[in-house]
Amino acid sequence: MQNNVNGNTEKRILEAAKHVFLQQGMDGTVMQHIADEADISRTSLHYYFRSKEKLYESVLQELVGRFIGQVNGIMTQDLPFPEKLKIIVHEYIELFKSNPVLPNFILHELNRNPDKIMLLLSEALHRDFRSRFTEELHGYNPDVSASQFMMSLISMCVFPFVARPLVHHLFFDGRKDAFETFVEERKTFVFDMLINAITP
Amino acid sequence: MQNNVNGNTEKRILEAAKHVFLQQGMDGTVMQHIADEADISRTSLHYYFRSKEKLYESVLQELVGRFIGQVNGIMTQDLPFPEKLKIIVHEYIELFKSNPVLPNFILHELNRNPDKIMLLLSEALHRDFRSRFTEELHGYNPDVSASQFMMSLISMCVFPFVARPLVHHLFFDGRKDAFETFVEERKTFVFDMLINAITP
DNA sequence: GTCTATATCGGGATAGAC
DNA sequence: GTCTATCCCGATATAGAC
Repeated sequence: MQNNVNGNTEKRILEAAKHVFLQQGMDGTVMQHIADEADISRTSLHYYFRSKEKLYESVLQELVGRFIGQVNGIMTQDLPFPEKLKIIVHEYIELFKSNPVLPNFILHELNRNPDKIMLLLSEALHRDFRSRFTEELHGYNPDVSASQFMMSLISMCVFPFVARPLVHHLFFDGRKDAFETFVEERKTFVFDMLINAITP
Repeated sequence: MQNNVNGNTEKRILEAAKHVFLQQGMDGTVMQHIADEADISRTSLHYYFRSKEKLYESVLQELVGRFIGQVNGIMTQDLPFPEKLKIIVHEYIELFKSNPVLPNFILHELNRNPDKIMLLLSEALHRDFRSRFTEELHGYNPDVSASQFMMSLISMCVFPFVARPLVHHLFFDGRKDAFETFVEERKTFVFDMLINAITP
């Protein structure tokens, strides 16, 4: 690629890095791979981002930040509890549908370096979200454990994506489109389960 | 360590390797670390297992094999469906309680190399398990999607373990014992949700 | 800003002594 | 069987030319 007149090389690098890091993780990624993908020489990476670690940090910040942002957007809508629940499930699954490897990346990072991620999460997440959710849940049915309930919600939405190959092979023998319809049906299935769980 | 008279060095290496690989994954692991943990020189590893890859293979085989074995044992008991469900959930969670990092490891490997893992899974899993489970489920309630139901069962049991730091921080601010009781309560919570889902 | 050349380091693997 | 010494390679990182 010729000399960079417009200043978008940095952006291109970040895009490439995001892509590779998402797929390979920090340990599995080699800088050359990112360089190739950004159509740039390997050393030039170090011109823009002094080290691999620094580059990784940038990507991490952006990804987690964006993720948190979207989750917050979903969680803080003002509606009757069941409607809200429906939207949360729906939007959650949509989010993962359009960012297939993101949950895996965050999960991996969460275990590699829990404190760092949880710091990002805590800073970004609305302080009072949990108590508000708990309050609304208990307004609807006070006998349900909020943490168990939330955990179930998250689990059922996220896990099929982080274990996608399992779903593919176990249920559909690798048929491509089957996963799409499975995920689509999942929205109502999960919602129904949750409603059942809190309806006395 | 002195010369090995009894032949348990290999075993010790496997133990150490299992431990390190489980924590760090294939990419994150360095051979020196395993050598240290086995109290042996780094080069001796190569005497027993020609390469890192080979050593990893051995560990992987054993771990996944053992895992499959236990899951199979749980799944193939002969009981009325609801009782069976209760036992499956209970045993599943117990399995993860005593092997905290195992699910993470398998999940990671599943995404790193889906075909290899799924091959191991397919070989080991009873061919007719799914159809049998589906049959029994539909005997109890024919209107429930078997794949959605199974996915929910697995998700709710496994996910809290693979996202353990999230659970810790989000719900308990890192209190150590809280996770234990959470997991204990989870057995009945998940079971109740599943029963609710299939009771017309 | 981007390249080529090079330094440095770390980890996997092998040879050979004991 | 286990060690020490060494080889080799690949990846990060830097210096300096253009």
